[in-house]
Amino acid sequence: MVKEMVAVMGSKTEEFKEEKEIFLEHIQKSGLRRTAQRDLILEVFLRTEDHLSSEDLYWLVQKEDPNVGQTTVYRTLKLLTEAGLAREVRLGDGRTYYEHHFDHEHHDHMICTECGEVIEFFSAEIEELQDQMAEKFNFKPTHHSLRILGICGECQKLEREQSVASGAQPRVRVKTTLN
Amino acid sequence: MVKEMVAVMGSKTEEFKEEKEIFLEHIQKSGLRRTAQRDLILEVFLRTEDHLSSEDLYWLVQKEDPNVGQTTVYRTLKLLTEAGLAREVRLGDGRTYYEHHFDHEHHDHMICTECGEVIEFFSAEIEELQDQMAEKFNFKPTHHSLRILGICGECQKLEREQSVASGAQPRVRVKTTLN
DNA sequence: CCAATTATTGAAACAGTTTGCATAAACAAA
DNA sequence: TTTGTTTATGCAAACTGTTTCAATAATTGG
Ligand SMILES: [Mn+2]
Ligand SMILES: [Mn+2]
Ligand SMILES: [Zn+2]
Ligand SMILES: [Zn+2]
Repeated sequence: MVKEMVAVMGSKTEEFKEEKEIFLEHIQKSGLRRTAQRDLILEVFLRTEDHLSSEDLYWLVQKEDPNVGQTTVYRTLKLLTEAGLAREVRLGDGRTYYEHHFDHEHHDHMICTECGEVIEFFSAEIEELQDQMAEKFNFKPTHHSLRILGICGECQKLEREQSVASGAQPRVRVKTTLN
Repeated sequence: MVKEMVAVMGSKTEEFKEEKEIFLEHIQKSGLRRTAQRDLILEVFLRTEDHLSSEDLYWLVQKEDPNVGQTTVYRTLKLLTEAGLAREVRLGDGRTYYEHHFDHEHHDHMICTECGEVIEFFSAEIEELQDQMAEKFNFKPTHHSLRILGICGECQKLEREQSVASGAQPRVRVKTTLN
């Protein structure tokens, strides 16, 4: 019984071994300290394959340890970004989201302004053309951010149905004031 | 003398005739009213060919009429955007900039993270590829936002000089954490 | 001119994020 | 271990850009 628990916890700790090593290394290299809350936040982040706001992550972490504060989550997400484990993503609603960076290919996003769905895509051709453009202006690009806003397939379908039946009633509109 | 003044003021009012008509039309169509502050804000906006934050514009307007409030500038910029005269631009520092939209071609931006310089560019190929990408995902694009962050030619030059001479001292770094 | 409607204003509210500070936890030296 | 030094934490308060509120002012149409 105890053995099983140990086994479970063991597997839990095994799971993202590489990422955790990277984090530890970054922690040490920066003269910081390993703490329970940092470990937990990293753990929860790693097993959530999604675009998470600091608050999203905060609530997930809360469920497992109600003593972790918002500020710590903010601070830890910054650390994870520095360590190369997380990447900041702006989807256009004013908050900052984070996604996995380690072992994840670069990509850009399409965002549905009706339902908020996020589609990830990558185009080597676009990337190439961006570099060409930069070169033309003697500009040395470090990174970029490409967002395509519009209506996802699902929402297009619903739109069609609704416009036929009742007097077109728009659904929950996602706030995309844009950032 | 008076004639001259009238002439000057006349030319001033002639200057952006088309834009002003569009604005008036929008005002009327929306059941709003033409006011001195709206006229002034539009005027100042139109003669400033730049990426202006609401606050930037506020200060410019202040110089000509100290009785215009920030709030009015915010609201008027929103009106201008609705009317198709202005376009919102996020350069990545958390604030919203506005640029001329009427009679101005669509373009995207390169932003120097050293000095903040903004380079406008347009690539029909990139636009085309974006549409193809969207189509592939059955996504109906309405607009997009492409930013290339990096170092402008001028800053690259300075970097080179400095790294040769003194112990590389970075210049004013523009805050581009955000958005 | 009056009454009703609508706009403007500065101040206060707001959201997301950051900072200051007192306390707690890490960790290395003894 | 115990101790001492340094860092992390969580809370509250500060901050930034923007929006809302409530009172005042301006405009309109009778
Ligand atoms: Mn993503
Ligand atoms: Mn521009
Ligand atoms: Zn959708
Ligand atoms: Zn530069």
